[in-house]
Amino acid sequence: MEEKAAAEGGLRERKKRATRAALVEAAVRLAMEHGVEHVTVDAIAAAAGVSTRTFFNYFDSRDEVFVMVGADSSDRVRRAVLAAPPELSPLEALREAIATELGEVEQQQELWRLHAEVLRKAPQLLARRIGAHMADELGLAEALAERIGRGSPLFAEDRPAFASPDDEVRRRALGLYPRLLAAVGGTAVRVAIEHWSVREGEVPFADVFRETFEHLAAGLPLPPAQADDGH
Amino acid sequence: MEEKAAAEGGLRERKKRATRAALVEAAVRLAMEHGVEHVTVDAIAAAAGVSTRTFFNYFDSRDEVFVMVGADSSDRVRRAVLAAPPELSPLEALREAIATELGEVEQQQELWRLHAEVLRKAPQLLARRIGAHMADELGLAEALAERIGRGSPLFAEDRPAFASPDDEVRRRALGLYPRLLAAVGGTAVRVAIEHWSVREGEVPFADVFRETFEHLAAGLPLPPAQADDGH
DNA sequence: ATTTATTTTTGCAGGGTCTGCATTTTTGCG
DNA sequence: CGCAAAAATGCAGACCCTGCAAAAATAAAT
Repeated sequence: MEEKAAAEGGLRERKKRATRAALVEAAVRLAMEHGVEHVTVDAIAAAAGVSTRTFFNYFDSRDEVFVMVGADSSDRVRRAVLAAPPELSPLEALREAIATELGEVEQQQELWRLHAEVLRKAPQLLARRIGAHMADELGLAEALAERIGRGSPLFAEDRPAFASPDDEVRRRALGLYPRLLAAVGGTAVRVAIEHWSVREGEVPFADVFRETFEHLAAGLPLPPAQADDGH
Repeated sequence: MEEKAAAEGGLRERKKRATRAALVEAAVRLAMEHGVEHVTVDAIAAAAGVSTRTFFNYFDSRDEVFVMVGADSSDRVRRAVLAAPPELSPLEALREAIATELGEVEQQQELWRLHAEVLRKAPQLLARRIGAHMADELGLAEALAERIGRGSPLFAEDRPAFASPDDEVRRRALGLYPRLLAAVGGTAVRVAIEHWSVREGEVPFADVFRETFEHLAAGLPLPPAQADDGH
């Protein structure tokens, strides 16, 4: 009875999505204007046309509004990992899944660039963003474990994508390899984005992304000298 | 004229160190007793015998007191990277540097285990801890770049280990590879600690650590099935 | 169309975090 | 001892965040 996939749903769902988006947009815009530190929840809520209290109905904390771009990406990545062609290695499957998702996101490139800008100037928020990623990490690790057919025997079949036991139990059921893969994958994406973001547009993001995963797949050897730093 | 290395310094320095340590210890103890969320700054300060205001003279935020264990580790790791035998690959050098530092820390195993316990139950703080690590990441990446003799041409020789330009400039001067290596290294340590921490003492940490870096050096291939999850 | 039930928004009280500033206490030293 | 620098403290104030209950909006049923 719930279809939160696309832009479907009753008026209620639509308004909630709109309010959420309005809050995020107001937050980012105000942050670009006055600096992240000087943006109060009151200001964000006012700019979005809701009460301060309502803000906290949508976000658990002030910072969260700045890191909630692409919050549903992790689900799609997880699914893509499970759906990837079986002949791919785990790392390749992860790379393809993330690449696909990033391709989807490219359409909102403006928003992402703005966000990258904001986050780069606020290491504290970047930390929080990593925190958000880490929640994903656990689910991603489970998906990877499920894909390689071992390491998560408890929930291999009957897991309904929800109703999972607490994190404690889930973590214990995972092997080192899936967790490492998930964590390193997330880190690689972060580094790729940061590196690309810091040289604004000098090189297509896809190139940076590919190079990053090549490093990983090669075992992070010292790469041959190349024209890395431009002219 | 400053020797902050060992237990030197005048009475002032010693008292400051003592107060700092008292705050950390009080915080961790209270966290183990009542749960991190229920520990207020007031309680920590009271337990340490100082005023609430003084707490904020020592830590920028409440959370920081929980993540400030081993704050000086990053410096030592950086130095160790630069001092590592030149025949080691960058990844090996990083592994050795971290392993050495972790060995140093093993003496405080009690405190670390307590901390790991506290942090494991507070993902939010773990995120903050990663944030603290990420400040290190930049410095570590610079050290790695310097070690491989390129990628940080601006500060290869004249950098006095302080007085660096703002992060913006420092980031631009770095290649993708050193940054990736630093970030992945930090992530690997985190995963190793978490994995080891979640199976309390079932296996020595050194083994988990070594296995983690073997995965990385091999390019994260699907490892052959092994007795990973025990019987 | 009106009523009813559910969801969402909102105001408000209250506790906790954190900062700036002025004051007091402590420390270092001649 | 007496003086200057550093640290600790109290206090006011802004902001963050959470229950709780009332009010408004929406969905569903009659």
